[in-house]
Amino acid sequence: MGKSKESGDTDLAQGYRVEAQIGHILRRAHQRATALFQAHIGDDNVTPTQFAALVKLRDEPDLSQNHLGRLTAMDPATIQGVVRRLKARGLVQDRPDPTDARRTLLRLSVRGEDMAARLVPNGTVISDQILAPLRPEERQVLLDLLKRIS
Amino acid sequence: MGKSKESGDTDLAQGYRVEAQIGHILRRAHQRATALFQAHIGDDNVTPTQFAALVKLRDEPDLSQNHLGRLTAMDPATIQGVVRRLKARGLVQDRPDPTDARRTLLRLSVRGEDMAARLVPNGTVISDQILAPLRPEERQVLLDLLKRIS
DNA sequence: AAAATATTGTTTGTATACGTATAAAAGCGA
DNA sequence: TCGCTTTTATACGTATACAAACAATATTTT
Repeated sequence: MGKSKESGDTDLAQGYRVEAQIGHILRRAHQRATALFQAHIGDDNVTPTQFAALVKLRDEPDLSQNHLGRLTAMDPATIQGVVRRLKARGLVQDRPDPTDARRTLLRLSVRGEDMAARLVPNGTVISDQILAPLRPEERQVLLDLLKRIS
Repeated sequence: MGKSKESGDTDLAQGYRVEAQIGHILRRAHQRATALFQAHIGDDNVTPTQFAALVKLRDEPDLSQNHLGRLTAMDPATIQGVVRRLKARGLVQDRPDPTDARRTLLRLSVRGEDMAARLVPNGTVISDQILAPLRPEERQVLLDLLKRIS
């Protein structure tokens, strides 16, 4: 009986510790990833989600807003805000879809193309920095496991 | 020349694909974790960060606000909002620190203790659900790798 | 084919989290 | 005392998700 009281951490270690939960650790890893992104992307006003939208539109022009959201894992309300800010900065252009009056087709402006071309190399560096604490084999294992719980 | 155009994905596969970047995958994994949390925590008004603060205060009463933030990985501005909402709902009480007039000491109210006791079992279930796609050995590997990049 | 119903695309409102920057108050060390 | 740090609060911009609303399209029913 006295035994469980003697060893400091024992009681807590047997209970629920927030720091050991996968949700909490995912949140911290995501925090570090976004901090590295902001520090090294090379443009103070581009966020991770905005960057994802830019790169995706570079690869696939003339996506509708919701379609772009699905491809970048953002729900309609979220992608709406991201696209609105990109349009406000002149990085994205929109025009009506001639075949569906509900849709707006999006593509990069020339400025958007330039921005994407300038920032993508930094994106590669950032991914390396996020994974820097791991060995190459471990990096691949982590990516695979994360994809499976996503 | 034609060769590189024939195989569909080839050009993109050699370039920068957002979906393959660790930052983007972390964001999606975190999204799924928070969705599972919200669906199964058992109280529509408790968020992951609020839950973390509740559990930490349950284990360590009389923390200052910033100290609680450091223990739960929230910066001063973020923990301030979390604590403000928990106080507004009567889950957390505060009193001046007798030894340092800058600080406010926080602890759970009786309602907060009840809430924590009621929700913690759900937290365990949620962690299991997040990791459900993985085998037990893989879960431990993922946790270890994530901690190292956090 | 026309009418009724269901789905999809987009916008808006609400609440929360997050980080930066700023400010005020209190503590602390030189 | 002066200067630096710490604690807390506030304002701002962005991301996130849900819900509600509306328009347009698609499907089903009669």
